[in-house]
Amino acid sequence: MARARSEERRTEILRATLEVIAERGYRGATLGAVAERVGLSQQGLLHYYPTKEALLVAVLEDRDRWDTGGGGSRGEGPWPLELLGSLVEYNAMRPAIVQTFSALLGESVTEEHPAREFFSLRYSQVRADMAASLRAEHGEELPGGLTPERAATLMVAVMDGLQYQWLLDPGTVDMPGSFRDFLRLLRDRTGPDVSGPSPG
Amino acid sequence: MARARSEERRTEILRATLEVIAERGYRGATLGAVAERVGLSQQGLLHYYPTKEALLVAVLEDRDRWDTGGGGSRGEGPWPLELLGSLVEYNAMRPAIVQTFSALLGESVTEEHPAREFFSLRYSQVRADMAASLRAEHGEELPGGLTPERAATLMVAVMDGLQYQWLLDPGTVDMPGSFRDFLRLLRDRTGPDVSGPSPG
DNA sequence: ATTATCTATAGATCTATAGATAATGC
DNA sequence: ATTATCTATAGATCTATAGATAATGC
Repeated sequence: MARARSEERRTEILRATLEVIAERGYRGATLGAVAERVGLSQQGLLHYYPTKEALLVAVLEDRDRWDTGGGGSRGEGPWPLELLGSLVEYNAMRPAIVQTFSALLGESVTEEHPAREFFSLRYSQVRADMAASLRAEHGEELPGGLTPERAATLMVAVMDGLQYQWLLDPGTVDMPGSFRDFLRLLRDRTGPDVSGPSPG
Repeated sequence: MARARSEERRTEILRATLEVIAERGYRGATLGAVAERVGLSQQGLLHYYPTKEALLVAVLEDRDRWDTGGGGSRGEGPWPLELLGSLVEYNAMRPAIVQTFSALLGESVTEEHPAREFFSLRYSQVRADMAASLRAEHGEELPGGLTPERAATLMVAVMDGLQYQWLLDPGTVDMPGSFRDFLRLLRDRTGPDVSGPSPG
């Protein structure tokens, strides 16, 4: 049971870390703030994760385990695009998680940031997964003459970019609706739908 | 001439601040690092901008003055989309600037960040500008049945999202090429270009 | 007078180490 | 023995204030 309780503690700690990073980013996060949230002293926290960076790494690994990054790589074939739309919808209900990752992504482009390699690797993977999804449903040629790979880069960009706009202005930006707009753009081969106004 | 030299100093300081933020983000930036770059003591720097936050605000205001954010609002009508493509190309030659703004955008979604309102306002403006550009060139209906406003949200998302992917992996991600892919997607009304392989 | 800089320094934090104490599990 | 926590604290930073000194512009 000691082991079990220790695992619980670690889970609590990672959840608290996620929250604090959402609020302050990694550089702005302090061990003290995380410790306070789980009812430990700052030094007590360091018993579980010996450095601040170890804590971040643990958060990222943990996420990687649950969150496949919106892509496939589960050995079950590519995700259906429709499911990606649902994933974005789901994310819209978890602003704290989205905020954590958006804050980390932003920081990660700065020098010597401990999450940089994580994101760099993850994006290669996610682009490949998205390309597989697009290929499975649209074949080799997409509107605009795009290949699945090129469309995948755009799709990832849309997902990330929408998150920032949505976090900054949740009342104005409809993140899941916008993402579905993009999927429609990739599906469309006929130009605008000109179904007239429905009278009645 | 004193006034002139003072202006020069301020310009130098803002440039140095931009660099330091690119490297460390705002929270990670220190007055000492900025001061060192312009050959002043940290306290000497505070003579020009009395607090760290004032320095950030000055950087943002300065950017706002030169960079219209890729949009119009210059009283000269909307930007042609083709010119936006060129802007992205230009940005690809200024990784430091892109990195500064990407780092700030990421941080800005965290609590009490002094750039948050700036970005929030700026994005409303940029979306409106983009919508005007799209409307001018494509009219009311775009592929997928999108309105110019909905397409504008996607366009902004693509620009931001591509910046992160490009900063993390400049050798793999062709930012300007990808952005032009997106423009093609918005232009396309006919499905994929199926010009066969050119033999020879 | 005003502007430009500097040195000294107060006051706050922050991370991480050292070492003690209590509880748990063989 | 190992695990879980705590107190004390070293050592680094960081921002911002106070106050001095020198140079510049009426």
